[in-house]
Amino acid sequence: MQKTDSLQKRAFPPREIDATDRKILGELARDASVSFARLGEAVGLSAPAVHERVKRLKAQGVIRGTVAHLDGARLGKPLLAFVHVTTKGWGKTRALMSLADLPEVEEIHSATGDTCLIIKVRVASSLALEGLLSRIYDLPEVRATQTYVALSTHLERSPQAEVTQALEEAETLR
Amino acid sequence: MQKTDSLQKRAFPPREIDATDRKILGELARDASVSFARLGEAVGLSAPAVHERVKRLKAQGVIRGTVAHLDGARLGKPLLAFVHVTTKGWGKTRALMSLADLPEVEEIHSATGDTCLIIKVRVASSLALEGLLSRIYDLPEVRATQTYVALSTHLERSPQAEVTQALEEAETLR
DNA sequence: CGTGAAATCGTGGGCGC
DNA sequence: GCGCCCACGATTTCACG
Repeated sequence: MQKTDSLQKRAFPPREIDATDRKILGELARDASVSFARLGEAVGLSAPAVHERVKRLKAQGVIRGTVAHLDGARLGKPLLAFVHVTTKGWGKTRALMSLADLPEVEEIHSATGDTCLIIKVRVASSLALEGLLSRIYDLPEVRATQTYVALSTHLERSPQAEVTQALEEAETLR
Repeated sequence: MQKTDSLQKRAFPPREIDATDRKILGELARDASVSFARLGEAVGLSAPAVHERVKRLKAQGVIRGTVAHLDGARLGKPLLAFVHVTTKGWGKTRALMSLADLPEVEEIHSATGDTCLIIKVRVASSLALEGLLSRIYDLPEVRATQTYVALSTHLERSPQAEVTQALEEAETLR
């Protein structure tokens, strides 16, 4: 890790994400409204020091932004569903991507398996879900869809900073 | 809706979420790091006024919290997958819910369809994914799983405040 | 990375509509 | 009831050692 040359000569040096960074990220992923002072004493640093790290992590793109986590049900969208879309040919067309313009659509992933696209949607009612599905079906490249309605949500959070090391090990004895 | 009596006599009155609230929520869902002053001029209100509304929305639970949105790939977890779990009997057992302790697990939903549980996971490698699946299979109530690996993500955001009214209407002519 | 200072912001009370 | 003005305390954020 001595060679800081070559690529990645952006505004910030190619510094590694160390344990302190991960602790900071862990806190911010759960609650980004803490002050830098409190964050500092949580990780054993002064406020300006954490501030500089956070600024660097933002510039590096590790922190993509800080957002308010809203409650879909209380906003009038109590129905959460995952829609699997099977397309003709390769499904990554502009028309399908334009579904992102709808505020009901929260995620769009290209996926393996017999489905090409996985879309996470949150809507006001089963009627609204039907309306959304009809829009999807209107697209010419859509061959079929399969919808899984979430009956209850037990966990829903943003990406966590921690990694479970044990998952990478000792898979040989199954 | 004149009757403000009975239950819901919490610290905050059962005020409706009006258009201004939705504008505020829309801003905060995209970027919660704006100052109240800027938020105020975005929605045509003074800083203390927005502050009070935000306080109310938090107390009502509409704003569940403000969190940092981290980039999974840059954190060493480039592999996103959805695992559908079919269980014996009703799958909502304590053992399955304890998967929430793993930082790799981001969402757990009970779902309709031929699957009982939908789990969203983000892991470091295919080996780690295998390790996670093996943990799931170790649970006695698990009958089968089906995994969809996300090849690329085109959209991933938190619940939005806006609602598309058109989705609720005129579904009769299909 | 810590210290100190300056600018900005959050936040409660009081008034007016 | 609801929002604006004002003021104080806390926080962010900069320059320096």
